[in-house]
Amino acid sequence: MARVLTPRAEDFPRWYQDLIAKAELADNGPVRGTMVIRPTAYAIWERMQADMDARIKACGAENAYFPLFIPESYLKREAEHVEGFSPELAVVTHGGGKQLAEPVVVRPTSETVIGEFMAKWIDSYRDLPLLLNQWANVVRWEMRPRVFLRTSEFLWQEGHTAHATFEDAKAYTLKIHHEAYERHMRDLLAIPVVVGRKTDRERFAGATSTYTLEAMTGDGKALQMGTSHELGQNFARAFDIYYSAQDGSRELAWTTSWGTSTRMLGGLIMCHGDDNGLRLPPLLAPTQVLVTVVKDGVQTQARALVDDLAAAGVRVKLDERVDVPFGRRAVDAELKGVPVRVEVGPRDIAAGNVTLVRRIDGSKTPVPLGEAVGAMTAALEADQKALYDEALARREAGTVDVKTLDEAIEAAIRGWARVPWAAVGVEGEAKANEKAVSVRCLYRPDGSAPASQDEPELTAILARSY
RNA sequence: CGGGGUGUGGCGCAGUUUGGUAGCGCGUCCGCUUUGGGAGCGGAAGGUCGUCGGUUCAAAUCCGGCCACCCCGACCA
Repeated sequence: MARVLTPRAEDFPRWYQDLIAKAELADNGPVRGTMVIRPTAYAIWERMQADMDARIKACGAENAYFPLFIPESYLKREAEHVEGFSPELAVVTHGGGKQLAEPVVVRPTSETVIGEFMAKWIDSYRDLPLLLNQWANVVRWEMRPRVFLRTSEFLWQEGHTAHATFEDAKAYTLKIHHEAYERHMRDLLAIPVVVGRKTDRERFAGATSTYTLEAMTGDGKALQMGTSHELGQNFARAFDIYYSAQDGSRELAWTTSWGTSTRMLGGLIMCHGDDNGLRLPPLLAPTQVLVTVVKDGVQTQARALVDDLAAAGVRVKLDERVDVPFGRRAVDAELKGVPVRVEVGPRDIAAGNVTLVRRIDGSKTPVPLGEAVGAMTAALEADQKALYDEALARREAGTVDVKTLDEAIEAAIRGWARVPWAAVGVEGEAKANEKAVSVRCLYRPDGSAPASQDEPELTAILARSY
């Protein structure tokens, strides 16, 4: 078999780029750091969006849309926020052929504009909680772009909420984090994530607490798949988000924000991809089953199978391009990660069979025509779980328990290090950073996210990251 | 910002040392034969060699300026 991609073990970043090109997922845009998301990848993103959108709505948030352009002065109202984002802002200085009186920034995130409108819309405790979400593009000028993982412009959802109390804000942040994000990643993307708290050093600019979901990539690095933030009263204070409490007092609201982006596409590739291409979890895959007509003469049977699968609720497509060499079609389907392929050829039909080919392990199984639909749906269900189990096993195998900072830094060359946070600390974190290793997150003995990095008995995950 | 490197058809590259008017692989298009794991043969299209200037009878090649991109470091998440 011809080599289609650079093997992962030989050069992982090269493999990633090869895969994106060969599977027709994306192209680089004309401006450095920008990307074109091609139909194959966009279809996956649309399915991610649909699932995430439903989960967010189930948590009570409503969709809205805020402007792309933000007055520069808004950013400056929250000191830490502007300091964090200044280096990566795209600023528009001219419009309509004239220099603008006040430059506008292209949103890097929307806490500020949304804060302005929250202040306008919130009068009373009866207006709380205010739960908003928007699907949008954002721009953060990047020095080291990588398609999907880190681009100057990307697509995401950003949720912004306001609450009457700290407890409410915190509870909602964690609700989104677990019920929307973690379940989306686990149940749809089949990616196991470690949930925890970011250290103060890694915290979002302007937040009081940042929570993260970290996935392990195929080369043992860490990838932040999503984050949620408690913003305390920082933005409420900066934007005058006050409400009248039940007792008549005037109180500052507590706000949160949370986001997941097209970076998840990169995570998906790096987590599930193999040397033959992408492997899509069946629940996520835009096409779950591809029926391949091997040779002329069996189209009728193939089309009947397609109809049966569609009737059974399977997202199915038919490939009857018998003028294209079989191997090319098989390789294309593999590159794009179609979970199940069915080969329908004269030999199969003569034997009363079709051949079921599973992307997850490449296995080929003859299946009697009459049992085909059941066999496919069973394979789809099994492979969704198998993909998750495989990713979890790989992550555990790639994670080492250590006791000291030096051991952790050493272990992070190959994978993740699980180490007592007490053995690292703020100084150790700085030292690790010098070696390109970062503290990915902190969690308690019971796995929950701590309220502060100063809690005792916390575990830290140290790794290199994308 | 510091150090190093590279700019040649869509993509990947050779050619530059020693100037002589551009080539290979992949891809694309046409034809025939193929088609159960990226097919074979034949034919074709496609490049002001990053850019500006200089030297020369003649510049992808030599000289100078500029630009872009890549890698390492710094910075950032």
